[in-house]
Amino acid sequence: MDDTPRHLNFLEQIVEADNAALKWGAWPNQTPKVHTRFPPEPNGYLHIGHAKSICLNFGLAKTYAGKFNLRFDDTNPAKEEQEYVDSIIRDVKWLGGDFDTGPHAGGLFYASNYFEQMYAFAVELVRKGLAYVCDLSAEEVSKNRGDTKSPAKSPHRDRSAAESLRLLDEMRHGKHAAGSKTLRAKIDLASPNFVLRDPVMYRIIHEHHHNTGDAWCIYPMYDWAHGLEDSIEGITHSICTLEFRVNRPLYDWFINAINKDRGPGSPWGEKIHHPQQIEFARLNLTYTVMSKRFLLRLVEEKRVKGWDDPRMPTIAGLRRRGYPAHAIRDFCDEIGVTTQESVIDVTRLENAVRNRLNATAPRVMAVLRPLKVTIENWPAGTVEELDCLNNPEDPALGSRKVPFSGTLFIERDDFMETAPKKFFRLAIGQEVRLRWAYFITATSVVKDPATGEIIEVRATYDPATRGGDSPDGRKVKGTLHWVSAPHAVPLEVRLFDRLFNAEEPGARTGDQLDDLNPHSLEVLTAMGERSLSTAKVGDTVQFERMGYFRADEDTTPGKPVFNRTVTLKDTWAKVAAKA
RNA sequence: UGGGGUAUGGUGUAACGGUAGCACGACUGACUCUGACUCAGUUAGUCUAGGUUCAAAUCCUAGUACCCCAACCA
Repeated sequence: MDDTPRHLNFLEQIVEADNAALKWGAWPNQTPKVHTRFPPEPNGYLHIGHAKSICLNFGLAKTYAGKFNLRFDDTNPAKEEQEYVDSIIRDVKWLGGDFDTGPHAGGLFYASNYFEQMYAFAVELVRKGLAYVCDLSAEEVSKNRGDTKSPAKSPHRDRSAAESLRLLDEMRHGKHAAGSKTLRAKIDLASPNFVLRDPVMYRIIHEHHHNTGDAWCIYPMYDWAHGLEDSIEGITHSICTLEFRVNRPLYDWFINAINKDRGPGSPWGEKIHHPQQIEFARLNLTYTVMSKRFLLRLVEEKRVKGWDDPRMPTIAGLRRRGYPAHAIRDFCDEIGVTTQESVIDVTRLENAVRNRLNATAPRVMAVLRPLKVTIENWPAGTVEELDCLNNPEDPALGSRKVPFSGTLFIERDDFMETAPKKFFRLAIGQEVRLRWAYFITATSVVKDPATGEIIEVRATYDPATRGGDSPDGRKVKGTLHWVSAPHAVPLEVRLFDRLFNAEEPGARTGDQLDDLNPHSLEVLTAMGERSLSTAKVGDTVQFERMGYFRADEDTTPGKPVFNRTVTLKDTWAKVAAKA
């Protein structure tokens, strides 16, 4: 029995209160209605910040037996593209935001499919005297915006409804140049909240739209469109980020304006649904830039290899790097949701990835920076097939045969001629275990006469320790991973460091690019165990002691390419750094 | 400066006038055929100053700090 009180976040508290009051009515099966949505603009790829929103919105639908929509807020053809639509659908599905399958599927929608309805609402507002066509240019509007002391000026706001209607019709039918006219809401030119100083509802944009083609040349602004989209879809809780707090009065004003004089028997029709906008704090991560605009810049200036570069904080990038969707969901659960801005340490994300992968990833051996080891007393020409567990965390996953011979590779970092205190790895005279194999003791080294670099270690093995245990109960402090040289599979391995050197990129100079880490990518040729020769794109494994890796899309038959998803925690690195 | 927000250990998050709790990190130690995992323990917090109250993170007053708005972006 679990009697620990479950802490509801503030959104869940709101939903539960609403449900208790049946504020939004009920589904046909009597459960209180909860209907959320994720409303991206298709002007870039989704990133980890969007994942928080997706988890939040889908999570609410899931825990309260509601529905979840994916809706493209595609109201600006100048910035939006079909490629982004496609990528967003892929990413949302991958994250588990089941908008079109399963019990919480609300559906896939496009704001642009509501343009005709929105236009009708706009005409209604003009007729009601609540909107008018304005001839001011963007620059003039800005100049006439007023300030904290003085109200805005808008010379055309008293234009007759009939004239506005005529002009609006002309705007719609392409009679006017881009930017020459707008439709504005007649609200309050003196409002201390500038958002309410007669905001623009429609602007003229003569551009091709990815969904509506050339059907329209006027496009609705966010504030005008968004509440209508939510209303049309029957959204109950319209969840957005904190910066929209000041827009909320406008969100409500537009819906109330439409509902003015509506009701039973009204010529305008019935009242439309009025969802509730709720704001939460967006995700910020250390060492990470989340703005779509900046990520686009990284792509366009080729600072990274694309939106799905494994160093990018995009969902596509994280997926390619090897972050499991489940780990991203775990992370979103762990960080919670509030109305206070915060910056989450990226290591939290990395830890969620480690936790998930530790439980699921098969173990294999690969040597990233090979150092040759010759076993002096190994019977020449002999090869043994040794049993290695695929995942000691889960013995049910079985074992595999790994070849062992007299010539091996070990990690360069796993050998020192003379071991300092606490160095439990291989050194002259020091015995270690080769994982699943034998105990070996280093006897001497071979150095490059020119550079002095160690190019080979010579060692002896104890035949009695086959499998990795000594019958006399002898203990060793260290266990090393290894690969038999004649059987080794060359691997291209891509190691990633953070994309930015600064915890808050751009804080010093104002330009995030100034904190770009020039060494964020390191490519190595590693040596993998035989089983890696058949690696397939998407395979996720742990290279024992070296971290979690995923076979990249660039993998071709016989030429595996692995991305390091994340390292293992490395206590030794800390100890060594201190010394 | 006008308007709108937010302040709890290093980080994140609970408390809804009644014992400041949890998670992550860090640090100790145990265990270990991955210096991983796991386990045990330690660490450290209510922005400031007043006030109300038997009792304040919570209510009141005055400050302070930070964020958002003043695009025909969303």
